[in-house]
Amino acid sequence: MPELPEVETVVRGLQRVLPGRRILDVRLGKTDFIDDPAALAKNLPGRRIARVRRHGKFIVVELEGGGAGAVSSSLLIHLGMTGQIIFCAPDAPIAPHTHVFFALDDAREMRYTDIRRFGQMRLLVNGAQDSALGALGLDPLEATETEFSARVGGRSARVKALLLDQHVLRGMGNIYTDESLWRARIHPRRLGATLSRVELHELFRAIRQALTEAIRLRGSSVSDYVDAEGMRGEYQFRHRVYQREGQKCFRCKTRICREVVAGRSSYFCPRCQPAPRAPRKKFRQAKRS
DNA sequence: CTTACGGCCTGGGTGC
DNA sequence: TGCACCCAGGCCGTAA
Repeated sequence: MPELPEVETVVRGLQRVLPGRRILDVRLGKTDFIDDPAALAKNLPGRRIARVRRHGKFIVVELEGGGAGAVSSSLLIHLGMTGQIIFCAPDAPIAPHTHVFFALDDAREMRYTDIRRFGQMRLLVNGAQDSALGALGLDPLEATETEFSARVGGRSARVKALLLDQHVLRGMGNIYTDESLWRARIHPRRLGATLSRVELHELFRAIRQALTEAIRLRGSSVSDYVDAEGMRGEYQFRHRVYQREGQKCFRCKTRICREVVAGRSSYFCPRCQPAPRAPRKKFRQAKRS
């Protein structure tokens, strides 16, 4: 499941091949995950790709303008859980769940496959950029510690929910949230506002370290994630808690626990990451005395 | 406004 | 062999 490090890895791969290429043709399969399929087919053919960048978990393919040279529109791609971008010859066999084909002027085809179709594709024209991407929060690798502490420490929601909230920080998903909280020794059910200055500092550092290390290892391939070159990542071998329920904590040997927090499976060490004092009243009372 | 939660989308994996 | 069920990430509606 592509989160910031995986998307960053894919984008770096795309940056090596896409800038300067012209899109000759677009063919569509299933389009229920595309905002306006007709707009893609109508506007993309003939356009040249200026550059590729990442915005949170979005891949932004910026297209050259109609002639003025200014970037006027962008193709936004979100990989969801199972989205993949692959390059191949136009006559190469079509992998199952391939839904978009971009014919390029280097005699290759860029294809988008997505088993679950939880991904998203959208063409942003002119000023639309800001409204669509502007609502997202800070990039965890660009934010300062002060900004981060204000965003997370000033909220009363669970820290797990805050880190997953793309309007707070853009790019974190379940894996890197859990890995960061373990590194910082913070329980996922802790509330943002109860975190001490030191804890916020540790969490900020932990997030940066986890993401940076994961990018260096080209992301985590937990299911079928591969980058734009078809390579698997290697950060899954460095996971300390994610999907390690019942296995020993790398720090203290305590068994890793799994609990649903903020609607997501959350993995943590019950000893390194002590639970907050007063758990939710509801659950307290629900427990038979 | 903020937060919590359930439901929805889809299909591969699991377990009976 | 089949099949019900769970789960994943993001988003949206609803309720407190």
